[in-house]
Amino acid sequence: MAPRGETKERILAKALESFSTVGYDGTSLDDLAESLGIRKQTILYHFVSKRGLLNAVLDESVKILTESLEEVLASNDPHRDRIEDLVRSVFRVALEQPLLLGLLREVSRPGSPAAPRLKNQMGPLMERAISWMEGEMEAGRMRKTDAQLVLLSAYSTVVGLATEIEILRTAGVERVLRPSAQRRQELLHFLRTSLTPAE
Amino acid sequence: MAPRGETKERILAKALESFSTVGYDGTSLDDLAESLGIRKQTILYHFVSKRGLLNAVLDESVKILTESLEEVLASNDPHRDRIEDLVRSVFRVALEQPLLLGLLREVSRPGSPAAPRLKNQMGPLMERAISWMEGEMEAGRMRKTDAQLVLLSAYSTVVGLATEIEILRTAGVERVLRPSAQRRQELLHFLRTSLTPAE
DNA sequence: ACCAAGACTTACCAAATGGTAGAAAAATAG
DNA sequence: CTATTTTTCTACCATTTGGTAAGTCTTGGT
Repeated sequence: MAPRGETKERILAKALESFSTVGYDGTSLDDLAESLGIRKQTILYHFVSKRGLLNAVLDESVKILTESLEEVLASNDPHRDRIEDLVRSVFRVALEQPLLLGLLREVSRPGSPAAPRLKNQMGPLMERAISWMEGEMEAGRMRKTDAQLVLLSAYSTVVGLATEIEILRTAGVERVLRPSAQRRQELLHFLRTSLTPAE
Repeated sequence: MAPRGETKERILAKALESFSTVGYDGTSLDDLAESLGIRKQTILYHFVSKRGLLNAVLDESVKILTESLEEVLASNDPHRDRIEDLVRSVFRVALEQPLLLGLLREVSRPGSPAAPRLKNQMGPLMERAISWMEGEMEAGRMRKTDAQLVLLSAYSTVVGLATEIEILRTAGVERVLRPSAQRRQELLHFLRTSLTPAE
């Protein structure tokens, strides 16, 4: 029927949607298959198990996020504000694909079956960001604080934003751009005040 | 056996724990009963259905939260900073009973079966807070912004904090007091800058 | 002592769940 | 066209799930 890996990607997309809204346990393979006009066993064929499907969806999502961050981290332009670029980059993803951060929210919950995997996936990126921040602190361009804490705080704010977007959308609110812009300002402000060296 | 409503409250406590960690769908009545040394039908006897149990847990949690907020909103002492009191109050709850906000996070997810109920429960409190803020705006003591948005933003920050506490605890991190204090400062700062009238 | 109401249990069930085994179809290679 | 591999489907299955029916046991009132 479908000659290329089209089916696999369709499954991934719908799975992301389902996982990030009704959650992992709330997602039934039968329902998922039915909504795709496909038999459940087709899903199992491509992803072996439900957990395998979750892992695949998670890997893909983390990859997209990672790429969008790596891109910014890699640039060495001293004229650009690296932090602002990072924040803008993440917010762009959050606006374009809120489901993606919805999945993160779902998966980062304590007790989630994929929590350890997420930790492994995000580990390298986190460490890289942390070591970069610590370098900046050493050089005196950044106030000395707990880098991991700042990261964690920023992370939860962004995920919170994404969740808000979801909620607002389901509540029928159309204008989500202004709130998100305001939220971004808030995050930027927090990062600035907590990162710039004390005068 | 247990003459007073002791069993009922034990069920509520364990249910709150389970719902706020593994989620509604991830909670099995059988497991819940077993962890209480009780038969599943005892739970059904007290709460009719699983949904009924969720509603009961939610009602109790919202009640606790509401009381702790009403207490602050009711006071009319002009010498006290109302906003700071509110923030402190919520953070105290978040620290003492993180599971409570964990439940909120679980339930406020789009697609949650109890989302509309939560909306109804929190509705009056929200409206009260909003009308108070709008009154302050009229009087010029507060910058004119979207009150609902500010509330939503603060809410998600607090819930984010509670989740962090949970995550940090499961990750074995012991010192959660310092991070939360820092987070509270951040929230306060945000509220101040976004609420004080423009100079 | 008796009875009614409350509290908790055993017995059971229909539906849904994730998963296995293997056939049928479709695509691809020779 | 045929052989092979990839993809999808039909047929089942064991377990778990929330829930019903009806019993037992306890407690308190009269």
